[in-house]
Amino acid sequence: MESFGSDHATMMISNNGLPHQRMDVDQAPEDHTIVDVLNVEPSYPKRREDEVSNMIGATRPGSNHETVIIIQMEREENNPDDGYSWKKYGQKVIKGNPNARSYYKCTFSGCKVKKHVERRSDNMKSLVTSYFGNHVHHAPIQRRKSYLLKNRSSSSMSQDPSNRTSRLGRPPSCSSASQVFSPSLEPHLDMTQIYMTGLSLSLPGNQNDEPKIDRAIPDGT
DNA sequence: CGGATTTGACCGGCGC
DNA sequence: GCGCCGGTCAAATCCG
Repeated sequence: MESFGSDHATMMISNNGLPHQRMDVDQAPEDHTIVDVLNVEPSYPKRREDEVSNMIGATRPGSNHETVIIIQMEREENNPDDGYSWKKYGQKVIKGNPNARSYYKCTFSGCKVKKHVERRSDNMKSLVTSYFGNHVHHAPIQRRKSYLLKNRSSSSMSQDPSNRTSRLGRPPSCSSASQVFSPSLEPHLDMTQIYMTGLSLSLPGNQNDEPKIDRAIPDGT
């Protein structure tokens, strides 16, 4: 399995109503990484995913500082280990998408960051992860043993409706995106982790600092 | 036994 | 005003 950067991934970063821009990022891992800047509203982006296909989207609205990051990976293996620990609190089949969307909360005490993970209806291997809010902790919390548990389930989000018949017969279980990586990959800081790190820097008390994600955007272009 | 996941039910917002 | 849809909650169950 490869980490984020070596696979097909483009990212879209939006920031405070910046006009839609697209640019290449040198520091992106490997190659073919594109940063796309556009205006993403602070409110729940119910239609965001459609607009940012094949991209990573992020926004840091000025009003409530809610950050929204949308990441799509071409391959499920890309399911990013963002370094944070998430607790799944719900799953729902969204209209127009046969694949259920999973809802996660950051398990760090006091951290209200949420994450939505879903597969695209038009590309079952495309995994779309949306992050909402800012982490209240800088360093990603230690991954728990959970990732070990998750190793038993190779790919997450294999939410075939047929697989979800029995309530607790956990077939190809859906695991947290942060938990599908093998321990050997732990040290790897994939791009998502970088972004999340950037988010954590934009939390209260650090809001004066531009998140790293912003710094990744060259001026102009 | 503890932690994590699953899933049906409930609630609120939005559109018609 | 009604219906639809998305988001969240909470109880039950499983695995290490």
